[in-house]
Amino acid sequence: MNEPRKLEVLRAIVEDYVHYREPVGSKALVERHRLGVSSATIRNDMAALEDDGLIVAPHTSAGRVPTDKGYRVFVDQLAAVRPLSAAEKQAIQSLLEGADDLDDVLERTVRLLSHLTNQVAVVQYPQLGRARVRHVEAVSLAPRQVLLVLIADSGTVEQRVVTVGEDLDHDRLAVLRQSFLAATAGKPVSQVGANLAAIMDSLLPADRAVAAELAAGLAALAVSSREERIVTAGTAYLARSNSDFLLSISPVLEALEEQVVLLRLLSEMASDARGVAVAIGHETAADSLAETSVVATGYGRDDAKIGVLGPTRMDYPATMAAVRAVARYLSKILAGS
Amino acid sequence: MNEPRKLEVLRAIVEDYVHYREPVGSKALVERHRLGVSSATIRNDMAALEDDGLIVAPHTSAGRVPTDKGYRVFVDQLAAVRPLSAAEKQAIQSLLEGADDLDDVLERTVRLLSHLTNQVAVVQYPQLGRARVRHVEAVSLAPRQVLLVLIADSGTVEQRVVTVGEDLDHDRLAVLRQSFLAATAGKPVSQVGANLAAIMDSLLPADRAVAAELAAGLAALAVSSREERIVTAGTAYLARSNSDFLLSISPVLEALEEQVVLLRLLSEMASDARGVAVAIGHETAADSLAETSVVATGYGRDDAKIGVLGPTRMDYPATMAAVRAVARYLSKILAGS
DNA sequence: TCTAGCACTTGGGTATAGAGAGTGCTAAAG
DNA sequence: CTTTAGCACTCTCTATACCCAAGTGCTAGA
Repeated sequence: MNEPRKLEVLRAIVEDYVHYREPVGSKALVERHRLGVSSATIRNDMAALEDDGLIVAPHTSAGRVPTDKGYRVFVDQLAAVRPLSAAEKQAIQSLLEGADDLDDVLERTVRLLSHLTNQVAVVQYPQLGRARVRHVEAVSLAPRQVLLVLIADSGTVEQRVVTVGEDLDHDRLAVLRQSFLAATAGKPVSQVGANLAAIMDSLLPADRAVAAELAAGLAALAVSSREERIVTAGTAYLARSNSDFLLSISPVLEALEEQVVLLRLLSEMASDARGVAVAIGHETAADSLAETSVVATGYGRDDAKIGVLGPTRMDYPATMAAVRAVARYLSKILAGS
Repeated sequence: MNEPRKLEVLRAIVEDYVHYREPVGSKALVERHRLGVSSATIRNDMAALEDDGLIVAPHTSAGRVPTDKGYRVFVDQLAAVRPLSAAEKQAIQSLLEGADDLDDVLERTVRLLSHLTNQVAVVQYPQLGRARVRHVEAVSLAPRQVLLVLIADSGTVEQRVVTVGEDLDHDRLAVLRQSFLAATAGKPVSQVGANLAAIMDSLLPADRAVAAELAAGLAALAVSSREERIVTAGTAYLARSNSDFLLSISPVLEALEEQVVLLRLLSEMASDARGVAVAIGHETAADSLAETSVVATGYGRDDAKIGVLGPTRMDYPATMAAVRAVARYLSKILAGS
């Protein structure tokens, strides 16, 4: 058995299936690719590929379709990441310029990636973990309510309202705020809790109870909410690919909304040598995503993830290229601001 | 022609069509409802209703289906808003308690409404317009970059990074911040721009140029971004109702993502005497929403909108009840915090 | 090891017929 | 004038049969 040709056949099957969206047979294969052998030979190779579990036939007399494992081999051994066209690079650059806010940057980025790939794009908020505290604000909203704001040098702004156990006038709050700021400013966000705990003893005894409540709120801000959040765009593409494919999109939409499953998956994905990570079909380890693949990579200092989600039958080389390129531009923008 | 009975027939058609999801004929109608007349009589009434444009027959030998106009008459004249069950009220109350953040409240609310109605729920961020400024913060991020934060008493926090034309050290910024705060605190958010413009003359001449830049940024915050934003939940329900109905959900998903169309629609909808507004099918004046209806109402002081989006064939009485009830609880929660 | 040929399987498309549902119309009854 | 019963007609939907095209696996020979 000719091993290199066998893999070449697999590549041809994957490419044709992605392109024509229907099972591909031995005859069509020799017509569309210069394989230099007859269809009968291809049939032998295909039988071998099927034995290996890389392709399957939906029914006896249809062509073959790649399995998850088949896509995996394709992605690992056969796919060359296709460089982006100049027009695409231009589009990336022009769309990402002129964004101010972090929210705005991520919003534009995810839309861009979605349009570039014609698929659902997702981006995870940069994690606060490695960022440093730029500012801490505590604003009195009502006698017992305080709005806490934590601003990191990564540009993220976290806020939360906490209710405290005793009345707190403006002056007392200002004193506490100053102490908190001194204790945390310039230090890693991840250590906000520890740093605040360390200064408790230096406060007026009368203030310690309420200070502890506020400190707890700030510490919670440092680990919570937005870092565990995903922005999505292009869900409409799901419905479109669905029209010519039997993928029930309802569970996928649920997964996108719930975010929990997706966050776990993204955090588990590790980029390979080419700088992108791919989870194919069941590899996502989520029932709702059993028929979809995720192509993702990290960006920025914190290695937050950005990626694309689509049917397993997707154009992996192009998608991987787009994800990688967008992630690079995004990192550049964030570093520059 | 018996007018009251004609309307009764319309009601029966709408209810049966919503329930059984297929065109309803004269025979089925007399079997399922105690109309007291024969099917032939119903047929006459149905012919009249069709002349009025309230129902149509998909083909010669199928039952009738309500038109947008038919639903309109049903909603206006025939639908009694059904009170919620005790269990539902309980669910509302328990789910909305324990929320702290405004973001959190809206997030929970929209999920709740979606589950309650089995449809897509949308909620608009409370508008800053009528709110008052609680706090203004300006934080130096880099020599020429300033993070502006505007906190309203409605609980919303707006932030933006602006780049200014000259270096600005901490002390200069602190002075400006203090001036801005004094000029705007406690006054309506809508007048931030005017109030800041008024104090420009009182600043040091050297500071005026950069102050104007910051003031412009703050003024922009007061009118922009989040107030024009919608949070959605339950998009997966769209795909489900789609499975047994021919509604292309792709444009709808697009509209939900774009938000622009939806925001315009929501702002144009005015609640009727029963406290809810309904836009049916083409009444939405958006091609992408031609096959969907929106049931919405205002909440809170600012009359921001909350509502539900689903196929025109929806259970209007139940949906209207759920929207109204959730909006009331939401208003209560926001007023209390 | 590759190729050619062939029998076999099977899904999809088309034509046909029949059942079922529903309508509109007419004529008679209230 | 309204309601009812009856009936012919239309149309969709389903089932059936059938054939065709695509594709396979296998065997024998180059």
